[in-house]
Amino acid sequence: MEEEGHSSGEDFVVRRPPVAPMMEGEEEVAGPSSNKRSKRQSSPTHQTPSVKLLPVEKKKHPLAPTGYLNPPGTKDTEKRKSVTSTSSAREDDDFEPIPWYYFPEEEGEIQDEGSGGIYIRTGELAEEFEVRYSGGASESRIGKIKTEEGVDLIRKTILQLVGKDSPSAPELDIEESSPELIFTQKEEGLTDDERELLFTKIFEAGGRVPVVDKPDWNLIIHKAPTTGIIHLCIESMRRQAGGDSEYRAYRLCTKENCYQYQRTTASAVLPKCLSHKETLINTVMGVTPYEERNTLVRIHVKFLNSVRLNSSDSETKHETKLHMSKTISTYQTWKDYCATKEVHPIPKEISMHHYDNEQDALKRLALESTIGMMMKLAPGTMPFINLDAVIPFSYGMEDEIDTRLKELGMHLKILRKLKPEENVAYPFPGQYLLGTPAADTQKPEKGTAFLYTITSREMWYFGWSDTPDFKIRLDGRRTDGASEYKRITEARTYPPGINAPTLTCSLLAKCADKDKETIEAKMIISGYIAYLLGLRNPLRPQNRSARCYSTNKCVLLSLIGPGAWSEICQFIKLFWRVEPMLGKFEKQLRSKNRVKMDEAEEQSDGEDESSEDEDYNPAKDMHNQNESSESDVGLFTDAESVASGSNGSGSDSY
DNA sequence: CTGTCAGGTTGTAGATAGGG
DNA sequence: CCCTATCTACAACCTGACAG
Repeated sequence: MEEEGHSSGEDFVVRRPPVAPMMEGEEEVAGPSSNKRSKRQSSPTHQTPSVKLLPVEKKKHPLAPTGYLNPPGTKDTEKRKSVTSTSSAREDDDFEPIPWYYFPEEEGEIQDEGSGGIYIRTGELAEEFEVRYSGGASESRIGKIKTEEGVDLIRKTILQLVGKDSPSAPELDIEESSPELIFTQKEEGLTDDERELLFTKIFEAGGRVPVVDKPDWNLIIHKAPTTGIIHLCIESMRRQAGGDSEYRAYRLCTKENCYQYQRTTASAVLPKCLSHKETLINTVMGVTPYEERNTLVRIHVKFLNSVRLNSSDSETKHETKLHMSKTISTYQTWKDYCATKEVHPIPKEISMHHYDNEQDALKRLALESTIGMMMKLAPGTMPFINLDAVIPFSYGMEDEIDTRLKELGMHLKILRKLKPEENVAYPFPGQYLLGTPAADTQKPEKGTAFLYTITSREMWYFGWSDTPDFKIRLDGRRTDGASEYKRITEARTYPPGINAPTLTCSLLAKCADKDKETIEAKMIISGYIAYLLGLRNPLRPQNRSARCYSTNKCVLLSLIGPGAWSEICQFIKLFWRVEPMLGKFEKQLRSKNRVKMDEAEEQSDGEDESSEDEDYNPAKDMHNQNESSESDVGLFTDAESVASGSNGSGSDSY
């Protein structure tokens, strides 16, 4: 039309429409075809309020090929854009989060004296130590096609229309029919001709066919008013506040044999549901409230999303941001944070990483979350609010962790090894039992919980229990890190003379019931820090254990409050006889030592500057329960005369 | 001006995993 | 096997923009 219409353009854009008070009641409005169902207040409970059906097409586009509604060459169009505070935040590419840097509370009295930093391991990370965390939407979950009632009924309606439902109809009617049953039979979906027939039938019916057994749902052929693209849609009722209703068109997924209607975009010529868009993307994002200007607030999300084939980067990015804000709004910690604010915070990305592989995304999530945990632990002076609920620990990325911490001014390292005569107080409420005679006489007691560790020649795991004995702790039914470790390592084949690692449960302490989770969390983090520092199993004789991994997979951040770091340091001193520290890492220092450090990083492979002893070589470890009795004896009677709870009998079941 | 569309929000049930 | 916390999916609700 008139191309000079630009004059009219922006003048009116600004005009705000008078928000229609829908509930006023006059909404009977005779829309295109809304004559029936108009009584609103008359019917008692679930009356059919005033509704309006959507306009439908009476015939398909004349140029559309058989089985399709739009002419060949119809292009997907941009969604219509609208500008809101959220959308402008989303598009603000210059956004910078509040910087955060580690300034120790107590001025660096300790000069760099640490003997060793994070121990960087080389080689493949063994399966039993891999990052694990089930949070976030994953392929395993999303891949499952929902057998939601409506989808089945849509399917049934369509198959009936094209006369294909006779063989499978009985099954479909059975409420309990298993999903596999429904979705495995005759999976080819409709052919072009059948689809053409479907369209014809719908047009013959006036463009609208009711969905079987689903009142107020219709199958319609509808043209998107903005883009003009014609789609097969499900018209379903949307109840509005005040008892009014409206019908809304959801595009049906155009993948053969799929009848889902959620997450399909109206601007696509062939809209697809989440699982049928061509490209699946695992995304990890760091997110912060856009408006916050004083305190760094951060949360991480991981989710699976999908985009159409050949989506542009900017399109993908846009979709991802939209999905992030939807996802994050359901996170409890984010909601709680929002509740403390007068204006509802807008989530804004700090970082965004895409992966085609879920495990890679998980590694990224773990790395970012773990760094966030260290920031929360650090007794620094800059405020920081960490909204992550669960921290999946990062394993196998020691180098990256070290670098990232240093970028933040944090240097995790070993300050010193304790002298044998040095006494360390147990930092948690309750009683430390390891190595004391009392450890052997503990009985279950109401209101009392016990803390324990499970160790092997290459790992440790911390947990709590209601009972002080561990006879069935490793009976294989559970899915925790220690049980998985046992399962995986025992299934492996070893060279002659080497056996699967022996697991030993040791009673550590007891406490009041209410304290068990917080103490456990701090012990778990201690174990993780000890792993980063490359410490060895202190319950085994010198040189009879590797630099151990921690096999706890996650920790709840809510259990960690101020002061946790010093308790954790204290516990590491007690259990490992090593004092860790979070030193200040100065940038100047870094550049001073730049060359040296770069070299070190380059060939860091397994060299660790400070360690006296050779690295543990599992192949040389003759320890195993079956043949050498001495080793276990040695374990329990080593220099520190460690008593090991009542576990003796617990571990003889291999 | 009016009603529709779609993005943004909110609330809830069910699934899952990790604890014992 | 049971219990609990958490997250997802779903569905409903709210609202701004804009097409007609």
